[in-house]
Amino acid sequence: MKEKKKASVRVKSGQPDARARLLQAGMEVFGDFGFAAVTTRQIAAKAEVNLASIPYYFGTKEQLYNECIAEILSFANNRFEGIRKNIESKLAAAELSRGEVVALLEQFLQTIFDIITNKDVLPYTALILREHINPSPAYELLYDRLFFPLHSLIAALVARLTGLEKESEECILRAHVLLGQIMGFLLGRNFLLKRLGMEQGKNVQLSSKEAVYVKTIISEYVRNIFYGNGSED
Amino acid sequence: MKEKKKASVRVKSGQPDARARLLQAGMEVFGDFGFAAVTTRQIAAKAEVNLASIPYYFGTKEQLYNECIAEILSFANNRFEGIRKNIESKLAAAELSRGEVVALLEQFLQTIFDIITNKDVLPYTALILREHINPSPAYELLYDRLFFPLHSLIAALVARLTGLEKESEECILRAHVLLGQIMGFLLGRNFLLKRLGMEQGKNVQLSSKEAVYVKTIISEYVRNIFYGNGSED
DNA sequence: TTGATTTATACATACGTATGAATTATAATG
DNA sequence: CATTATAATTCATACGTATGTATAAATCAA
Repeated sequence: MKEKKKASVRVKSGQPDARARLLQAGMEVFGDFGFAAVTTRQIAAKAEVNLASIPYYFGTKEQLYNECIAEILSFANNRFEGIRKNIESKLAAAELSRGEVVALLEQFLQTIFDIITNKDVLPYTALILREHINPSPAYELLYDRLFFPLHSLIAALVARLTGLEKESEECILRAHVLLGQIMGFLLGRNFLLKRLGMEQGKNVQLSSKEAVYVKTIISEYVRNIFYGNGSED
Repeated sequence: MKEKKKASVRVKSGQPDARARLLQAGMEVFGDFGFAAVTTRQIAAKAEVNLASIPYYFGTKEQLYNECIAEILSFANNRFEGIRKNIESKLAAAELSRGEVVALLEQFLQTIFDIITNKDVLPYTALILREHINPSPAYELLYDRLFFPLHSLIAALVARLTGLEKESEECILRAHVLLGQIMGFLLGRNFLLKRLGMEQGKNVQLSSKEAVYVKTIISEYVRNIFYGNGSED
């Protein structure tokens, strides 16, 4: 009856299947308008599936939302996995010079910048921004599996550079200020496009020239902050 | 008939009048849940006025929303007016040392931090964050009268410190990175409270000890970025 | 032919807004 | 100061539409 089964490896010819289409459409419109503002009919129309496919595959609108969050988590973890493991392993292996740790921090922040400003992650980031302002029950998951791990890895780098305890208040706050330098490009995306006189919209992103600017600026700032502006690495 | 008149200086005894109550309630729930997610019945209930007072005083839900934005702009401009005029006048008067400009920048960022992290501006900031993610027609107003003036004042200070053209791309991006250090405390408010093990909620804000930490960190970072960490002002 | 999926349609509820009567406050009059 | 007239505000209720979800028939693939 109501119970949706996962189907016996049935692959729709040509088009992605209804379930995946609903997930994709859901992420985009939930990000654009927020959970409550989105109607099930709107999602179904965007996914080009019948309205009843939502109860069929997901049960309720809320369960569809939760699946969207799970999808985002999986996507984000794929993107961040490489850099995170790289930094964690280097931190675990002893004996890094101050300059090496600073370089790791630079590299991490630059990578985060690249990931979050890529235009194909826009539907995901909008949802994530919304969860920050107005957390749903799914927020816990995002916190545990995405926000906390990234934030605490920055804190670990800051701890190495300052001698602070990794989970101390001051270390967390210092990490937060650093991460803010990047997150301003997530939250302030529309603003910045307007400020730079660029067309706004979902298929726009900073040009590669500007992206290089920003990453250079961030590296410079990080080096000055932790290394003194008298020395280059 | 439908035309609402502003009433001849009629003051309701005790309670603020219905119009002001609706504005206040509207700002809070629009901030909490977003325009579309909020129902007129919810606003009326929170304001403790009759549902029909919304069409009576504002016409439509959207016009009520626009008035809320106008209220926020007025509030924000009051709060920022002092520091902005102060900095503008000092910049206009010639001959500032590098240290003096850095000090102005520190002071400005610290003041913005104080304003946006004060818990009594929470209903306003939530709405502002939403407008960044999902701009309404009212966004133009916010941009022109609030976001742009603040951003461009930071850019002006950066221009003084770097020799860059005030409205050059690089100067704007440098200003944006600096402002991001602060905006992370707006967007990341819930996250940070959780990260620090604090109770989350609307009546919570960073303790004054933590606020002092952050402002110290920001000043230190700004000095290092622009001044070299070998010198104190 | 069997089970999975898609479809059209239906349902109860909640929405934004409208309406006109009831109530209150202000101003005018005696 | 009391009384009335008038405008401003509040109220309960109603209307058409849109919502999330349910249902059962129709269609499709194995």
